[in-house]
Amino acid sequence: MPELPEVETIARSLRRFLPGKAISTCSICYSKILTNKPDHFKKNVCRNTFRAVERHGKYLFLKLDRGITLAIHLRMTGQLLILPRKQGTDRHTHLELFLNSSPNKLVYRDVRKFGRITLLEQVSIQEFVHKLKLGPDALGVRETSVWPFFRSRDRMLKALLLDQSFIAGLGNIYTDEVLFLARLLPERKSGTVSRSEFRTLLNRMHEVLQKAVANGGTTFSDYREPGGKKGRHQQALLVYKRQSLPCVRCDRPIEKIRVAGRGTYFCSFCQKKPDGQGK
DNA sequence: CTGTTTACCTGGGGGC
DNA sequence: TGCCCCCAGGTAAACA
Repeated sequence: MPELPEVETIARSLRRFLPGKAISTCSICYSKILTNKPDHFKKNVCRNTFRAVERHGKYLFLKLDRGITLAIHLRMTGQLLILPRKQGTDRHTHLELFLNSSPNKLVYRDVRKFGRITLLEQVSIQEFVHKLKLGPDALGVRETSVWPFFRSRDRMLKALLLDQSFIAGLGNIYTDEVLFLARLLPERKSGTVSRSEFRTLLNRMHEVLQKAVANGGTTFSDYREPGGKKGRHQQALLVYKRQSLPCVRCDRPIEKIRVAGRGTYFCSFCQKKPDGQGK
């Protein structure tokens, strides 16, 4: 489940490798990952050249010449891999982009097939972000710009942090980590959160995301950076997937419940309700 | 407006 | 060993 830190790790890796490389041919094995018709995709991508790599939230943007941009969302199990061009494909490989005068190819692989690649023609990233109603990127967001949105509704914090139109980039793992670090219960309603608590929430969010990027992201099963390496942040997680293990702060067991339709890990002692009574 | 459920997919794990 | 069933979660869409 690539979230912001995993997508950022991929973006940094591709940024060092792709710019200046031209695509010679393209092989589409499973066309449902493309939101455009395969022929149209090929026509615009083949004999085009990568120029830049950008990211907003969990979206990755590969910019090419002729006003073409590939907007990629990896969803749960999507991978972008740099592989030797002659390496064979397995049943989860859906797209191969062969590069001119390079011993490598760029491959899209996705066990669950939930990921999507969209061809943008003369569409800026800002326009795309606006059309999808994505909020500001979680790494760069400032408290003053999202406080009005936060204040204007009353939803559970877990649901709000997962809502990409509020802030873009958090998924299930980092949402639980952020709420633990900010000592806020996942089920707490946003309307009961003070401005200073909110400021703390965003500060902890920035800290944990930066730390996770420094660790190359979190690998539980499928996530790999383009070179095939796993992330290392799974060993730094404080609550996610730590059900019944001792809380790092109070030693009481981490609990798991269902919030906003997601498995949610938290410490009912360290993460307090607004009245301070605990759970 | 809010929350919940379902669909999209596959592999992994538990139960038997 | 194998089969059945459920679970994992990002997002969109349908629903209460």
